[in-house]
Amino acid sequence: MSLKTKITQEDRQQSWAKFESFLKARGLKVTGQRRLLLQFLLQLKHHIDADSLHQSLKNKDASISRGTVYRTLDLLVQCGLVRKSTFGEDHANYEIVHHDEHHDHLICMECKKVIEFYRADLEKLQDSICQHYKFIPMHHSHQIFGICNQCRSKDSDQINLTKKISRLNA
Amino acid sequence: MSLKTKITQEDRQQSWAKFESFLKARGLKVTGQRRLLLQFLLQLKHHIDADSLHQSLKNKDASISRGTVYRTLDLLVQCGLVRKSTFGEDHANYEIVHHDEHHDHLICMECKKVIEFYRADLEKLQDSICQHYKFIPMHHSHQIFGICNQCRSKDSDQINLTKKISRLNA
DNA sequence: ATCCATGCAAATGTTTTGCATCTAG
DNA sequence: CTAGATGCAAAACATTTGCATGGAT
Repeated sequence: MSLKTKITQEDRQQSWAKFESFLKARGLKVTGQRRLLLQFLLQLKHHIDADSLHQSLKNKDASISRGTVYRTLDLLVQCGLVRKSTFGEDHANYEIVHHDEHHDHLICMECKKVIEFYRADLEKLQDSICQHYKFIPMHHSHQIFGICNQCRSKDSDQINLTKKISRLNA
Repeated sequence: MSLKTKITQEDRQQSWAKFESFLKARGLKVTGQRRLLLQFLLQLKHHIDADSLHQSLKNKDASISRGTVYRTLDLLVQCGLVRKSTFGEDHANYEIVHHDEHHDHLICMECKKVIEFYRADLEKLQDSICQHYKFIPMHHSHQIFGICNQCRSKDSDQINLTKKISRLNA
């Protein structure tokens, strides 16, 4: 569901190089697990939570621990390669930040699907709001919760949908 | 820091009436603690986390438990009187929704201050995005993280600020 | 009287941390 | 070699839940 449909080999190399510099600059070490985790995220098209990521990585390196996954994700977030967000749930989700492109989310309250979108005019508007408050923006999180097209269509019984929406509203 | 600077007595009565109807409609009971909690939130100007709320309420009713605070907040959110949000932290914050007015947040990464803002054009833009995806929006969460004016001013040493920003960026 | 509300403590689920051991530089 | 990385299990934290008791209707 990524907006950038094609993630090239160069992208991966560039990201890895950035992480490597980041680590070296702080006297941290370049390890196989750090490489493994970043490579996995780079080929992943969607966001993922820490536990699923841990499970997936165990298939490739049975010994990797939850602690290492969390510690590495934290480094990647600090490095700016990964974005951490919460979709109104009790756990965080992680996803690769491609270049400096940013996208926001429409989250279906019914099927939990996440639709990504990007609108330059929205970004501009945000900048103008920040200027007004003399606020220096670093990053943002914009999530719209509602009902997606498919879930609405599935609900052929319009009365049920109306009920559902009024239940959700209050 | 609320946009609505004046919360009238009528507002409070209206909110309480709404909660009362909500409870009665579901066969739930109108209790002193539920009233206490809502009244406390209504007079509060800022958002608050569950634990601080619990501490504050204990001053008024020593017996109130954490569980009751969470259970009541949950009811208020369902009722539409309270909004629950997470400012990139590990715990949720709660605040009264005044009428159907909505506001978004600028969050200072330095002093943790939260500035509220409302822009009709931004809301309109969101609606048009939803239309494009045939998505029915119910509510949204929009947070911009950065450095507030005061923290920037405090940092009279511009070199430090530059360092800080580049550190935050990656 | 009935059924819901509440306090309490235990359980849950996620994320963090201390420590002994292992490994990259 | 030496500082940092890792696995493991325990700890920390916010939040939820089960159950016996208390309270609203």
